[in-house]
Amino acid sequence: MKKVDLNNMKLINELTNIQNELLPKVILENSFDVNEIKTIAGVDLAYWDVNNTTYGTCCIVMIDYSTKEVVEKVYSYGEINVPYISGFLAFRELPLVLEAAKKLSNEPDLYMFDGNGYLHYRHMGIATHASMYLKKPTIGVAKSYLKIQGVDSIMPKNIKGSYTNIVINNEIYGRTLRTTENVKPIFISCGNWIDIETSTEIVLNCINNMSRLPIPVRLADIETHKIRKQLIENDLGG
DNA sequence: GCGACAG
DNA sequence: ATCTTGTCGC
Repeated sequence: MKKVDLNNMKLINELTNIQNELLPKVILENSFDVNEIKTIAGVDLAYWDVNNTTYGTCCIVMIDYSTKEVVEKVYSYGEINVPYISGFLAFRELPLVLEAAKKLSNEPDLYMFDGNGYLHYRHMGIATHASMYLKKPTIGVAKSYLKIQGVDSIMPKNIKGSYTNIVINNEIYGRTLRTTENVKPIFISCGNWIDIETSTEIVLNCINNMSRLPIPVRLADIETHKIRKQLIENDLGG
């Protein structure tokens, strides 16, 4: 018989309830004019361990949507006490994300996350969950597929921009999107206050020849590694 | 014991 | 996520 951790079960139930209660606040329609988007911020985290304690740093890189130039970079760091559990990533990463976001001198028009949004067991991936606090439109960008209810992802054609919808229960949860030819696709989904067509368009407009990931997320990813190295060298976060 | 599993 | 160099393929 399988062991059951009652404390953990209780926690999971509480977190699941929180996610279910937030769902009614999700709106998959644009709350803005696409032509008015000036800046987009990419969000990512990196982790490391010191004496059995896990530390993390969250970096947010904001770019100018038209020129793709970096406008501002901020970061936060600290102890991580919530374990990674598939389906509950937001509870682990949001504290540092919100702390970093507060440091931005100007709010971006939209946030892109390294992880899912609506493409989630309860439509509450980190991109969607974060929007509740950031109060801005968000998009989820995942590098690997989170299988839901046994539904597999269908490989899109090997042409930049082609995609297949991830349909579950007659509803589009997200898209498997080919952003670069001959490179495996990414999995995008609405975060909040945006539709899937617009999400796809914006992600594709942020692809350059350097990565299959949209520029904001890629730059945030690179930044987390840089900041982590700095923090470790300076004996901070330990 | 085995397979699943966003980051 | 993280540990890590070279190497197979186009």
